[in-house]
Amino acid sequence: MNDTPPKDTAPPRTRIQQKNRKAILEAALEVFSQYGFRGSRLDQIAQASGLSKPNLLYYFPSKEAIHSELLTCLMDTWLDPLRALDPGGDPREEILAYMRRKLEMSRDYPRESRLFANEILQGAPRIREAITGELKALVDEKAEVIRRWGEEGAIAPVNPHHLIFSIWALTQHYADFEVQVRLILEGHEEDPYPEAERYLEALFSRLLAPESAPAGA
Amino acid sequence: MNDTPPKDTAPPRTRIQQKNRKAILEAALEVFSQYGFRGSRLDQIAQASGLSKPNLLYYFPSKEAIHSELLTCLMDTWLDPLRALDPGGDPREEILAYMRRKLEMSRDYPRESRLFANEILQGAPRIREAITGELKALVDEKAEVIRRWGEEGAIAPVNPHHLIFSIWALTQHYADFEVQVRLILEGHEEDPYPEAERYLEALFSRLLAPESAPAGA
DNA sequence: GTCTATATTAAGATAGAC
DNA sequence: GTCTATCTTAATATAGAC
Repeated sequence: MNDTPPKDTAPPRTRIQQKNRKAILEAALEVFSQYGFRGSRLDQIAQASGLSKPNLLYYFPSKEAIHSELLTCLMDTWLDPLRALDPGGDPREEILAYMRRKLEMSRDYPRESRLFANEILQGAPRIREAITGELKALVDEKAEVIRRWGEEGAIAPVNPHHLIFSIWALTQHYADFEVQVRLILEGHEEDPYPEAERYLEALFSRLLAPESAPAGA
Repeated sequence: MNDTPPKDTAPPRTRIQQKNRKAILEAALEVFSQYGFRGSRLDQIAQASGLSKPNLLYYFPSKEAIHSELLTCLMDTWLDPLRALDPGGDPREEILAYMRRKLEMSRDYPRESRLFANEILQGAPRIREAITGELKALVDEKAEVIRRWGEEGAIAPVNPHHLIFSIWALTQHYADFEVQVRLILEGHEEDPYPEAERYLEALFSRLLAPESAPAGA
């Protein structure tokens, strides 16, 4: 269970400033995660935060600044689950635990996931550096660990980059496509996550089980 | 290989109308798939299509009309791969073939995938009925087929709805997060799709292999 | 710090000439 | 059918009172 919410960075001065900044960022997350940067209106954020539009711009210099504050905080938190993948731990359990942490992130912070998805869909104009820098470096590092595990026979040999992509895709899907998932599961499951966890555990357990022979091409 | 592009519906009259309507929808797909409905500007679509803004509105009554035309055509095409899943075919091969068709759709029509993703992220305001109607009915129907296959021992028993979600998530990820995938694979793979296909075949082959015991909880 | 009022620009849509 | 010019609304941002 990962209960650490995305962090605030800028240092607020007074109590009331702290409270209002938080309210704005909370409202902005709600709006930006749904409509993306260009599709979001300051009006909506103002209304959602309970503040007036000029008051928003007293706390932040611009719409862009609010968005970029959210993204910066997010990127850091977003990498934590992968950072925690321990090269010294049990290979299969480490990967499953990573998957579980990512699924918990989707369940507990679906808006953050959608904010990220929106940004990528739009071509990642504001986080390109973070992706080619921090994120790529971290992924390459952990991919090498996973590759080694496969080579040593601790897990079945799989393409480590695509393994990581598949964990992202499968877990984030429940946040990003939540509306669709819930509409389709109507009449079957109220909460998708318990079944999702069971299903994904089975999926990755079988994929990584070292005894089973590679089945694909 | 699925070479059928998303279909046009409205009946064009003259050659030039046909050509211009096509150019507009092509440009609109480019723009809407990236920025979503609210984040897209008619100006951009005009520029991308090589027509003037008023001329766009000669062919379509409004921005909304262009978008809704795209979505309507898309929804139909979108369901084809799942429709083709044959209850009478070989279970494991049918599911793998469905996954392959979806992966080809991501590769050949990534913008369509992103248009859909954008719409769902925004809460599916314009395709809610299509989801609760057509799509849900089709998914429930095919899920029942898959459930039966599991019961009969032709494949390992898995939650069929989540199996379908996982095929969507994994294949669409390569289209929706294409920017991220390519940035991260830089220095490893030029084209992600060949490796993606190998990886996903292994993943689903092992998941569905009836001999392997359920490994999860 | 917060508000009302407003400047300024941008965006969707229309009029009317050609 | 296509263009220029324009109307109208809406959105970001600012000024200045309180």
